[in-house]
Amino acid sequence: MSEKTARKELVILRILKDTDVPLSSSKLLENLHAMGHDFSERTVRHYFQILDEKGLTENHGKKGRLITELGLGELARAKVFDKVGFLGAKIDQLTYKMTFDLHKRCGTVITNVSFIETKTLPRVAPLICQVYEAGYSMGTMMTLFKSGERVGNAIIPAGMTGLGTICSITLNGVLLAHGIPAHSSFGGLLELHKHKPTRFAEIIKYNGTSLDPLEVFIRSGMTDYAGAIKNGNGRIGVGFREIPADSRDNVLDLADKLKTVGLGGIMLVGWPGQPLLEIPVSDGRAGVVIIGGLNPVAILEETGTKIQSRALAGMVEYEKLFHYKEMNDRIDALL
Amino acid sequence: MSEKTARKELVILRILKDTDVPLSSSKLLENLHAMGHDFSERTVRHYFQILDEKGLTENHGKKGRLITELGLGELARAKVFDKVGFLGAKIDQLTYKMTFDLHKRCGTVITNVSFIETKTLPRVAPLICQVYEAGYSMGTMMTLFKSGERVGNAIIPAGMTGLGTICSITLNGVLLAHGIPAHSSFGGLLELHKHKPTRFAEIIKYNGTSLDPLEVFIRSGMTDYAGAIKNGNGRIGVGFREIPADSRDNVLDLADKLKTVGLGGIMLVGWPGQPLLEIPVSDGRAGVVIIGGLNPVAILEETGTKIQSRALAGMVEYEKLFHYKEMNDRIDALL
DNA sequence: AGTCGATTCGGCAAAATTGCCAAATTTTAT
DNA sequence: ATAAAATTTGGCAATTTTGCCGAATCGACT
Repeated sequence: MSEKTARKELVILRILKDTDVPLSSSKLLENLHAMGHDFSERTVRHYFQILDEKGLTENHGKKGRLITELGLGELARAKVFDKVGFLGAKIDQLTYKMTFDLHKRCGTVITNVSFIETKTLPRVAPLICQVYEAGYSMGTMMTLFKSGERVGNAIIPAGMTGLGTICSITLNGVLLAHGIPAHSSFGGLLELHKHKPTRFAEIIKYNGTSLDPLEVFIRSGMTDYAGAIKNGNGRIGVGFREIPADSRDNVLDLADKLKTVGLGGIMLVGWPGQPLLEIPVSDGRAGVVIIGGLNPVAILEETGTKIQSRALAGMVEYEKLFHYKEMNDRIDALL
Repeated sequence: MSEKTARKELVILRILKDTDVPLSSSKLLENLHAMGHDFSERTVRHYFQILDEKGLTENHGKKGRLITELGLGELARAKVFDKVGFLGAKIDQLTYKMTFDLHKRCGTVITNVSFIETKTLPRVAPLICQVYEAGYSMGTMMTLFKSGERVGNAIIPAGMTGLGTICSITLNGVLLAHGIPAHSSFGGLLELHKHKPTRFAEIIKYNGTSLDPLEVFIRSGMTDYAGAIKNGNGRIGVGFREIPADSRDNVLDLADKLKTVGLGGIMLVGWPGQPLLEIPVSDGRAGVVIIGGLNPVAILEETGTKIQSRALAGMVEYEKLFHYKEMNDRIDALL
């Protein structure tokens, strides 16, 4: 048994390591939930006690706990795991790192990058706009990277231009900043009938894959944006989140505010405990469907334009984004 | 809490429903493990007691338990879940259904089917043989389906021929028949250097996806069989299993026997508790790497021949299989 | 300063999970 | 057929997880 409990202690230590402010049991629980673990708040405190006794954490009064040097050492020793790099872990990391502030309208957001041959860009731009126009996009903002420019740890190749789209993970970060832990459960291919979401055709859970689900759907040619735009019957990429039941109203409120800054992407919000699009949710949670960030460029692959996309490529300052209607001007400026 | 326990009771009932012979606690535990659930044997008995009291199961002496009418009703009422259809569930189902008997060399095995234009078949046959020859295949057997023939619930289209390859899930069934519960954890893209497996490039867990990982890798053009065959440097599709630690020798033994009947596909067997190719395994288990069943046809996609593959398509009698070296003759007979 | 409300914490106990063991029974070997 | 070995089962207790509650602490407002 000590095997299992040891692993849980490590999970807690790992979260503690990633933050520099003390965490109380409830704050830590939020993170735990956002990562998909299921504990009660009491259990967290139970482990805090054990970790305190072992000297791996320190009780900083009512502020919360911090990890000690000893705890960091313990973590380092056990760090052998997690070489693989599931998407779920990457999502969590980026969620911590992004700094976008909804009210100040500044800070960094998480972006995907697609490499497109610069000379074909003007030709395909209208297609991309169509997706934004139809509302099957994560917000209305985008950005461009010149060849040679660096995004995350990728560099735009010569002769190519990087098209940056907002990653839907950005929403997680915004929600978390408002104290709402959103768990990213999976990416799915959503079937639309007459513009109405009906059911998931395919599903890939984030914590079970090293490949981005949306990239997979796009590269496998399983999407159908052309149809979705033309007559509302098609298949588009979306993400599925779970939020605490009692934060539902809060989320709906934030969704509105996000829309005003060009980051609207929440498509559906379910009811506590109720399945959403036939997907059951955990007890005390509600399901949320979020538009996929890569959607605007997916239509290119569909229409025969080869592109290379990297989801979760890196972070970009909000100021560097512009409205999609400016795309043509920006492209002209680039050439 | 009763929410959680109720779900666990259902899991047990579901297994009980799928078998017609009484199951003892240890037999049921094997099934649970094969499905990826982690219980102790005692806990199973604990739930048996509860289910007995509720009248949902019946104690048939030392033989084991059976589900009662009441239990079936309870299941039906809760059946709302699982609409989505993760691959993990499908794997479990098929593992139960297949009947291949290693010693009698008869019964059904699980196969994948790839649709290939009949007229291009003779041209690509040598390529397929190369993969078998190089040993990057699940066994040495295959089968062909004429157009119009039915496999599972798919029908071979006109002008096409169905190429049936052995699905690696077949091994699960054989192991289970020998009392070894093998849990299928994920499909991965394995990097080879000088013919040696080195590390996983990508990973998709079976219980987190509705798409077959190998199909994804193939359709996304991420495989590199050409390289793997030419100089031993490439990327091939494999499956990862976990077996009980103390069944290791047993599995190695079975692996040999399977090879003699043309079903050899076990590539690596790790040590109890030790990571295999940087993949950590659960406590008391050992990792196993199994060659992907679709490998032989993957090379076609790689070389530009469009094919359509369906993993886990259906079951085929072992007698209908033939050695890959007979392929050309069989193709001639078909034309 | 005093009060209210919210948050955090730890004690206690109930519920859930699991280890250990001995009795009953079945299977296997002789 | 009989003895030995293995399996199955249920009782008891230890461990783990969680619910409930009262006390302590912090911040905000009067």
